[in-house]
Amino acid sequence: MVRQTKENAELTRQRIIDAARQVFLERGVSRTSMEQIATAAGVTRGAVYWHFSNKTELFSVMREQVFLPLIDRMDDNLQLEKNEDPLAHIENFLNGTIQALNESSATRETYEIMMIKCEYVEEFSEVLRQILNNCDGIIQKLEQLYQRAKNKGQLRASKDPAQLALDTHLFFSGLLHMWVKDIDGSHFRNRTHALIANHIDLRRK
Amino acid sequence: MVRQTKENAELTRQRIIDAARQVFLERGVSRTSMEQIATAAGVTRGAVYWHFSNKTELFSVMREQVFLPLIDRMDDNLQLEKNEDPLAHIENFLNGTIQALNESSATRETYEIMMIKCEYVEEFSEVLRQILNNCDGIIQKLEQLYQRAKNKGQLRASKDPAQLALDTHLFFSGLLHMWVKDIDGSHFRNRTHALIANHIDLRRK
DNA sequence: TTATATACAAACAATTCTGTATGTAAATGA
DNA sequence: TCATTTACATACAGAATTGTTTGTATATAA
Repeated sequence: MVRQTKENAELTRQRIIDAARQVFLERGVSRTSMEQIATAAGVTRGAVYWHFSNKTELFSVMREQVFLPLIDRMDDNLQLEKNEDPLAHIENFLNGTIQALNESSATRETYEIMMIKCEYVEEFSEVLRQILNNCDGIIQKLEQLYQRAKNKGQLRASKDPAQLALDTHLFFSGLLHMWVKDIDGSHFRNRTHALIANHIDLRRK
Repeated sequence: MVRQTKENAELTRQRIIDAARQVFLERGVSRTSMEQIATAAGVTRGAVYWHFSNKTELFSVMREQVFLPLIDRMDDNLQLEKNEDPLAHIENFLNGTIQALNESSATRETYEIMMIKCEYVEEFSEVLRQILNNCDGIIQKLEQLYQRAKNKGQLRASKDPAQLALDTHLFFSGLLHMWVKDIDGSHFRNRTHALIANHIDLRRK
């Protein structure tokens, strides 16, 4: 079979993306060759080059497939105005992100690839900039929530919402890194809930 | 000149290590070839292969040259028993590590390489395990310090030293990552002192 | 129904990189 | 002083990868 139907072609494309994720995870992005991806997907390099112009584009598509929905979810989650308890809201947001990791292997794998199986040089520096931009957005929203918590008298005395937001972001950034690196789950993966609760509780009056 | 004196050979070796660090930083570890390192060091691949058996070994030596002294410094720093103010001690430790980054470009560059210019697969997974081990040590010592702080009544009520230690470690891990990624220094590099102070202050009674 | 575009496979050409082997002048040791 | 290492440079062989080109059977559109 040489020519597939449109739907089959789309399936092939998705198989290539999934295969790329697997090989990236095993061998790292740099060491992964198009041949290896093709083999893992059960096609030849011809198919891979037909759907993607090169490895960088394939990487981007793989990443965006997981991250764009995730970012949307975060935005939605953080924008809910109806919260009476801003601190609980932050806690839910953090737990929700961890839950997304637990529930979706694609998300988990993509995080792992981006954190410890990818080198951010040349074309990939752009990705790093996007990530940092995203961080800025999260920090801003955290700050707003902490501001509301302060207005409601939830916070300990004289705590600056901006500093609290940064502290939370750094905590969570570190947590995600450790979560990913802690493959066997012995150190962090089964303690995140308590860690997050403790982190938020430090802020409570 | 074909044969150098022992001292000159040692200089060549160090030039190769420094060159490797520069090329790793620019091109990422995977994309860096021995030829590029040799050229940057002003020698041929012959010299590089004379001093190092392959790129992995060269990477390890580069890393250890920066990290072993750093780990020693951390150990020394955290083991001082004479502190009357454990919380201030932790704060000093965190600030000291940031200071080490500010003062030594080799340290800075090595951190950057290890965080965003290296893929932890195959031979490099071992490095990741070492890093995690090191983290464990730091967490333990932080916990001891928080325990002492608790004994001295410095901490807010009912705070668990183990949780506080993890929270601090995650915060600091995140801070280091952001410090490294925030190349232009606009977001984190010039605010670390306040961030650390704020973080510690959250724990104070 | 037929022409054309599609979705690949297969073949090709060029480059790059690695490890090793060999060559060699000078340092070092006896 | 002379033999032997040493500290490299140079040359070689082979493997791996990339992007492109060509071939082709078949959907699809007209």
